[in-house]
Amino acid sequence: MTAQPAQSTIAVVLQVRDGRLQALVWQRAREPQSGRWALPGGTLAAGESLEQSIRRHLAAKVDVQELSHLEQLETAVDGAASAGWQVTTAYLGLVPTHLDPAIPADTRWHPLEALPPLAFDNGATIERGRDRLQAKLSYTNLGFALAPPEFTISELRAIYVAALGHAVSATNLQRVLLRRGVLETTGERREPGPSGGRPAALFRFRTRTLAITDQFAVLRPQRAGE
Amino acid sequence: MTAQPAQSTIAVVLQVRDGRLQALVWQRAREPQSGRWALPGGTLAAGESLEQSIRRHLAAKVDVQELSHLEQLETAVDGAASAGWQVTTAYLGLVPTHLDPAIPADTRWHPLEALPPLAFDNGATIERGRDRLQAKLSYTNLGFALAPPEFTISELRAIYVAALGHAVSATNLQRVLLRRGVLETTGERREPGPSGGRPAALFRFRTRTLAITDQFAVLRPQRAGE
DNA sequence: GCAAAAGTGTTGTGTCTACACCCATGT
DNA sequence: ACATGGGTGTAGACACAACACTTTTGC
Repeated sequence: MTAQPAQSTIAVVLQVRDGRLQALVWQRAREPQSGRWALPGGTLAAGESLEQSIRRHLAAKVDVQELSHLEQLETAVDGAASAGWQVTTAYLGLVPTHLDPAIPADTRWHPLEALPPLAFDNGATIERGRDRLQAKLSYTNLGFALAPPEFTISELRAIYVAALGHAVSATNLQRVLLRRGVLETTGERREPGPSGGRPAALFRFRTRTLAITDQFAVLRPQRAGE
Repeated sequence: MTAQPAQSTIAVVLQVRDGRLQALVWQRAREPQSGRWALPGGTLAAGESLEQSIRRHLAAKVDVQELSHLEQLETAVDGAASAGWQVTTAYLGLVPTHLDPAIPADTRWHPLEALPPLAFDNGATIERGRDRLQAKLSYTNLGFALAPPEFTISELRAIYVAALGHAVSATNLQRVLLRRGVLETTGERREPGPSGGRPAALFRFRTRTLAITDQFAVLRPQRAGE
């Protein structure tokens, strides 16, 4: 047996900022890939789990408290990494809109439609993270991880539009999420702005942990099925 | 930096056998966990990808040609592994019903409802594999990976019943899969047995690579959406 | 003719989209 | 009064489950 590969973790951290879905990346100052932008992460330490590892590395970039959701994406061998033999496990992390983490000088938020030159396979990894987010917005309550604690339907709609990249009807968004029991009203309302308009009711997510709300129900068990 | 962990791959290989979903496991002859049953796999070699690695290790157990589908499940650090610091990436592999791979003496198929004592966390890994299979049977064409090249609806129904663990109506199975364009008829038919009955039409999967057939369509783009 | 197995017709239900309309506020 | 933004009523499209019924075979 030869030597072992280095094990590292990286994370695609996404947040809706300025009405666009953006990813947290930092600019490499040294070789390899000096000057290119990369996803935050680092090597695995003895005695820690993969999730502990990525949380520890992210702590250097964003306050870990501010991550509303974290899940594993995929693991791959870094083929032609000039840095040597490397196995990398990627995570998806989400930050809600009401937070604006303090980030180091080498780190930036970049809109997914306008990413700078990325190191390694990080571009593909970011796409996978976005795909996962978009899919789960449809059949889970994952919206809680992007939204603030309370919000109007209009605000929530803007978040969904940014994350999904296509128009979303406020009417239907409200109805789908209420019917499924994902949202509940707080009873309070937001006063209208200077230009008037009816006050908007405030809503919150009923639970802020991931739950499947739309059992892709086809071929579901029959009446008295086993 | 301390030493690196060992990187290994394992696979949950599933097949419908005797009307039940079964997993391929082998019995460990040595410590650690001597006598317990484990998922096939092994350590990563230099220069190979994770998928290449698990295919190479599986080749010792089943003919790799017989795997109709292979996808990554999850990566975890083997916490209290007496064998030392270890990172393990799990895969899900599927074998269609018409094949019966030759397997070594230490290896067995075991029905998922009656698994022997398993080593490490392999029990949880098998469950994750089954959950993934069951979910994807609902919203993808993954049935192709369990079914033979041609089959009657009754035969396909038996496979779905075994994999899903609940009753499935042949009528609705046929309609759902035809409506989605997952199945097509071959034009041929199967002659009835000695007890009579109408001859059954033969079907095949239109494509035998994974495709999503039921876009969890909620919140889909609007009419002229961006 | 009768049993067995396969397949179709048809009805009802629930979820979703679309769009018209009504409501509550500021100026 | 009217503009602005929020919310509801309602009709149509669609996919699905359930079940009755018809078709095609062997005996």
